[in-house]
Amino acid sequence: MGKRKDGLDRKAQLLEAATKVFARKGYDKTTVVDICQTAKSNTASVNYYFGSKEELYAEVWKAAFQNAIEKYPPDMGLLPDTAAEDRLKAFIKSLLHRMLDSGELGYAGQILLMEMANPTETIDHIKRDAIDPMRKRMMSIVQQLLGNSVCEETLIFCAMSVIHQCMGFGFRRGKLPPQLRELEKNRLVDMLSEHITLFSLAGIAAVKETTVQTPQRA
Amino acid sequence: MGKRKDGLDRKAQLLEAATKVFARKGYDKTTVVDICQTAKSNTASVNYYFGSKEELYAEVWKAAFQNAIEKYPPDMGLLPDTAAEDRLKAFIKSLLHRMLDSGELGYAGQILLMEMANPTETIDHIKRDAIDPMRKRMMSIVQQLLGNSVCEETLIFCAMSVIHQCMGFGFRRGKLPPQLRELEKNRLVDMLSEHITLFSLAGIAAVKETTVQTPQRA
Amino acid sequence: MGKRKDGLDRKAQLLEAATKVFARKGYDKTTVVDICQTAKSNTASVNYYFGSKEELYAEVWKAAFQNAIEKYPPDMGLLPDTAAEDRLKAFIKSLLHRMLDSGELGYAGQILLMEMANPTETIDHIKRDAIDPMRKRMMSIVQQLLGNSVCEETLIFCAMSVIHQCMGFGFRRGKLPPQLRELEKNRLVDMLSEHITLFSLAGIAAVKETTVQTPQRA
Amino acid sequence: MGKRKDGLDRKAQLLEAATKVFARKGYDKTTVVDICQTAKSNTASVNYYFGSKEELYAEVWKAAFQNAIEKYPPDMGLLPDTAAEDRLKAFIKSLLHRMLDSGELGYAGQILLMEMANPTETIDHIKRDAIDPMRKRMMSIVQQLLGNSVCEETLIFCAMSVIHQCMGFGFRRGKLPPQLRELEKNRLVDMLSEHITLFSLAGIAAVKETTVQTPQRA
DNA sequence: AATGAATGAGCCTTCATTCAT
DNA sequence: GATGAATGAAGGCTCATTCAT
Repeated sequence: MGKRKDGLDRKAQLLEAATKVFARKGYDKTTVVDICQTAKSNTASVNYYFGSKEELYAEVWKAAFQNAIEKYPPDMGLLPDTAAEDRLKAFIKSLLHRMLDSGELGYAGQILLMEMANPTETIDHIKRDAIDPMRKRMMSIVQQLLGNSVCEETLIFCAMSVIHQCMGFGFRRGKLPPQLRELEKNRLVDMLSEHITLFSLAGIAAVKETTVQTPQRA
Repeated sequence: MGKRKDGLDRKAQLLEAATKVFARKGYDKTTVVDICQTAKSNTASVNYYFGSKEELYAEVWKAAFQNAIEKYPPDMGLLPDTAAEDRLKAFIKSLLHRMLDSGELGYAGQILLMEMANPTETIDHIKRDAIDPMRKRMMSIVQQLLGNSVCEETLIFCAMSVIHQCMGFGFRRGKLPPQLRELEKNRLVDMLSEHITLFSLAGIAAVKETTVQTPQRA
Repeated sequence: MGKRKDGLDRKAQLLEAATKVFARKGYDKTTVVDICQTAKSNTASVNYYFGSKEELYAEVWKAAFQNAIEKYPPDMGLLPDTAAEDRLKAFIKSLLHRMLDSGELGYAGQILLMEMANPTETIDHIKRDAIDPMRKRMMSIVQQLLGNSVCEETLIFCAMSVIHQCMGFGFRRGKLPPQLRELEKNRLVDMLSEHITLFSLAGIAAVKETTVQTPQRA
Repeated sequence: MGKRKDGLDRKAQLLEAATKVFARKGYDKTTVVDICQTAKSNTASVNYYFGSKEELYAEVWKAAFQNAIEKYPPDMGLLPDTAAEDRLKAFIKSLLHRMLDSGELGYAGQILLMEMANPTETIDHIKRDAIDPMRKRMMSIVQQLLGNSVCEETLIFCAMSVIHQCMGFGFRRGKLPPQLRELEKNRLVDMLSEHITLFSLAGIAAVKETTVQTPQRA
């Protein structure tokens, strides 16, 4: 893990440092010297390796997201023919893990949220690349649960109900009530995914029941 | 007193301009000259009327929130003894209205979200003043629906499930799928509140059923 | 002492406030709103009554100096035919009084010193008007003590030796050693004038003796 | 290291420029662009090299004083066992030199005076470091001349009489009477130190004689 | 290739002064 | 005459970026 002359390691070092600092301070409040100092590198290195602060940010975002996806794949390793209920739970769990993770290069959750509220135009496509597949997967799970007779809006609404429940907790880590805040992360994720799954399955079922009788909304 | 030659209240004008710009760009990317130009005022006016950029921001936040609350009170005018189901629906509707509103001085949703992801220390107390009552109200509604035998975590989880579903849509206005994006706001709020209420009542009921049998979680 | 509508009192009020603030903070660090607030007047009054901050400063200087001269005339009320030794002592005492005074409108000392080190071009002539007569008087006293046979340089040197001794203490009020700092002003002036007179009379005598034998210097 | 393409040390250049400008205009009236233009540098360089205007000022003060002390050491190279009279003269001469010097980085006198009348809190300790030793030295010389039987006030008074005589001329360089103003600096210092030494030795002797009979004052 | 030095553009803020009443 | 509101000019400072090596 020593610095190599070829500059490869140096770049990775910068990326790591940038991820940490961006996640903590947000894009604007982060300065490039801040990043460079954290990476124990020189002031010019951000521009040298990444072209600009903004491009570095895009890179960070991409890496952070990929990393999170790899670490916590949306299906949590389940086989594709698993029951929809289990796949939903796996999905919820993986999303929560990503949102609440804060280990080495695991700031995807924070950065994601930051971006949602305070979008940086440059990286729109990255977000799309990262989020669209996730939403599609979610929608296919929901579809399985709802059956084929529902319209697309219903699908979207249900998918969003689930996703938003998960993402909401990404914001509030640290602002959770004391008894939850102090829980170890894995325990917290377990509890939350238990709750959200239970809550959402019932919600989806209710929607299904209601919609079935009026298949054509719109 | 406080009126200009052209009959416009300069301070109010600045507040409006600031609200718009802050909501669009966030605190850091907004410059005071930006605000002043938008308000067709001079560069010194922000400091003259508000003391500093930061104080203006606090003022904006406060005003935006008050405005939103006044326009869409959390109980939507219901009597306190209304059935919990109806109060829940009213709550959801009012919150959605606030999140999706974007008219005159109605950027509360955007600003709120921006703050959640990219907190500005200065206005913490304002946020607390604004959000805590809302959460309490939500929790009392949920409590009525769940009954008294549930533990606090359960209460919190359910309350958050509801709130997060609503807030999630604040992010995504304009990024909604085309068929929803083009809906008139009131129509969209109606559909969403219908969905979230249905979904959540079922979710809460399921949680109640499950929890009743194991009243002590922890 | 009530405010009159004719504006006369208001002007005096401003002058007094300005004197106090200028003496405490110096020209640059003083702001006109500072002065106006101290005078319980409006922001525009300095410019209205005096034209500009700078002109007010000149006015302050003039008033302060006149005031000091009136309160502590250089001859301390002695008859012109008093012995030169006594006139010297009176001169020293009056100068010290002016330097160490800090009562109502009595900041002449502070302002004088401030000006000496940090000259404000505008008021040069005022200073000349105020100081030249003083120097002349001092020189006439010294001349009497030295006799007529000394050259002008000697005269000047001696006069300055006396004046500088007095003025030096204007700087250091408050930075004097503790045992002196706590003395009541009149007591301090008495001690200092005693010392400076004794010291200077001997000094002048020595100069006289030395010079007499070499009447033509350089 | 620290050299520019044109071979000049930018930091030293700024220090020199700042010294000159500060000495001429005082702290407040000096602007950093003024300094930077004088140093033919860019607007950001003051902050780059010194952190802030204030820190630059402290640096200037320190340098100016050290420089003056090195150039004109208080003992003018005399052996410590030299007669007190000669040491007094050397002290006076060195102090006068410093006050009247105005060559390369030799504005110590001006800056010193400016500080005395218009103190800048930041550099209090620097002043103390610079002035206290000087005062102590002066007092030890005076003590030798007065003998051991005098009280501390007497010591202080005499020391101040000497110091103030010297410093007084720092103010008035250029405002001296014509015949003195045009003298070459070394000649002027010679004349003044001759005078002040003569004057002060006599003054001190007189004080000694008077005090000896009333050793305990106050 | 890689870096420390240096910079210019721009930001927030202050304040003497002016203006409309 | 007198004032509160309003402003333009300028100041110190930050920081992403460029330059010379």
